[in-house]
Amino acid sequence: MPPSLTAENMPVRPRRLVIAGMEGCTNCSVCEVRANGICSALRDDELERLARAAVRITVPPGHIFIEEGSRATDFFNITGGTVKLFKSLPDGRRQITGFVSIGHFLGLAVSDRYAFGAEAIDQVKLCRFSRPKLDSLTEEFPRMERRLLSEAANELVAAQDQMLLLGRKTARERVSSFLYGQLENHHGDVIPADARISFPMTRADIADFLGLTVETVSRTLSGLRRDGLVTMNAGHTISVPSPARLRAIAQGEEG
Amino acid sequence: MPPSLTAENMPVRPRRLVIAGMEGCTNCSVCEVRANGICSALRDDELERLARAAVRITVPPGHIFIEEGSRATDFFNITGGTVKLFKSLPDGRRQITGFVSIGHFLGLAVSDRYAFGAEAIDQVKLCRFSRPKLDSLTEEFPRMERRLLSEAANELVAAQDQMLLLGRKTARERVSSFLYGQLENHHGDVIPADARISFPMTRADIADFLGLTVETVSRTLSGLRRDGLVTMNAGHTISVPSPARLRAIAQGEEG
DNA sequence: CGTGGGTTTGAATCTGTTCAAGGGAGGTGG
DNA sequence: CCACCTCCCTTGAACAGATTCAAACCCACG
Repeated sequence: MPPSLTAENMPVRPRRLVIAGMEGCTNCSVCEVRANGICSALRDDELERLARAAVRITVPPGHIFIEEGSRATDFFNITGGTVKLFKSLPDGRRQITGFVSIGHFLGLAVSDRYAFGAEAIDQVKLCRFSRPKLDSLTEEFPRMERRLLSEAANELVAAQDQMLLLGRKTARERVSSFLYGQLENHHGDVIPADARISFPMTRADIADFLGLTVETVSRTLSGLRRDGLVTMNAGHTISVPSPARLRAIAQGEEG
Repeated sequence: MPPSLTAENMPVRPRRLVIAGMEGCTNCSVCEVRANGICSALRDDELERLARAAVRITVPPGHIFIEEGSRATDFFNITGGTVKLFKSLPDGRRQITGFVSIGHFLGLAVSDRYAFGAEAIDQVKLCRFSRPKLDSLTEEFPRMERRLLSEAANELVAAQDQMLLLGRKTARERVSSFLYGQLENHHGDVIPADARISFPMTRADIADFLGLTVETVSRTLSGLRRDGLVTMNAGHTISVPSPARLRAIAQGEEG
């Protein structure tokens, strides 16, 4: 029942970590994520201290910048692009546990090793902190710790939703959930009729996120299109005439 | 592919919240979970303040003490028994997102409503805090906040493991993972050969946790027994001759 | 001793996977 | 500019693992 090795999810274990474009510290107070990252918990003067602890890096598409099981030396804050987080089995089966983008904090680890991998989907920019440095920062700024806790709580809720999806939803419900989730990311809670989504991930990524195969994702999308629930445009762009109907399917309220 | 309505997971939406045995505050410093709950983050004198904020309650088996989607007014710390956390779909399909027991903290919510339900499996004892009270406590004791963060990080790791299980593992791997997880709970990281597990949950609970049906769980357990990987004793007790082999299967290292 | 919840087992069915093949977009080099 | 290659996506047909439906079993309990 679970998909095994296909061309897509072979244990490619690709190109190793390449940190390109190390730009050194920039000024955090003009940072793109000033408003929504962990940094939003800090005042301007505190930010200055933060800046000294941070290193900005750029990661090209397809490159893994956190290797599953490697030493958890750093924390990251995403300032641009989209990252996929994943876990794998020895034979190459892979589960994407989440897609994260701007403002997202990354690197919570329970042991001294990362329990997951992280790969850039498109061009990704991030802010890196060493673990000891972040520790001393949270020591100093309890508000930051509070911010981290609320971020963790958010992720936990998302993880529980995803467990429901993976354990109990049909292919159609899964794909609808994914699409609706993308809608929520772009627009907020209020999604206009005939909204458009544009996402950078491939069918294979979506499949690994939804616990399906590429073929099933493709077929299911075709089905949704046949039923007039989505229309597909060029380049990973999809229109949703009636987000409400899509949500109903995603939540298992209709066949 | 996902199981739909069977006798087991019908939308029973059963007996409402009953808080039995309200015992009032006891002394936290002699509490059973003093060593492993959130309280472990506090000194004795701080505990005293905590005690005044806490109410101890007892919940009988089968009773839901957190209703999915209800107002998130309280936090709980489990001091005895086992609780199942779950999420449901409107037609009654259910996913158990975790089994939690002594020392576990419960009630992190991102909005003002619980995103999950909680039901007592056996006789459960817990310590209840009102949200505003806990907020003022964390304000006062940053170490407690840190403790909460580390607990959340732990849960996040567990959730990611579970996503891998639900999305990509076979029935045999899932059941083995569950059993091995139970072994880890009872013994620590070092599991003796021929270890025994005794758990309170039914096959239906296990099925809802693993994203399977009762029948598949039962059949799979029989298969493991046939292969000499487990032997079953009376009353939800199972022996595991070779935990290492079980782990290998759980991690997808063999057929 | 009958009743009911939980568990096991069997047979048929079905959803999603596997295997196979073709189409289309983008990039490279002749 | 076009041939060619690669990667991604789509579609079809056969297959398989898990579900569904059905029945029987076991055990605790009144």
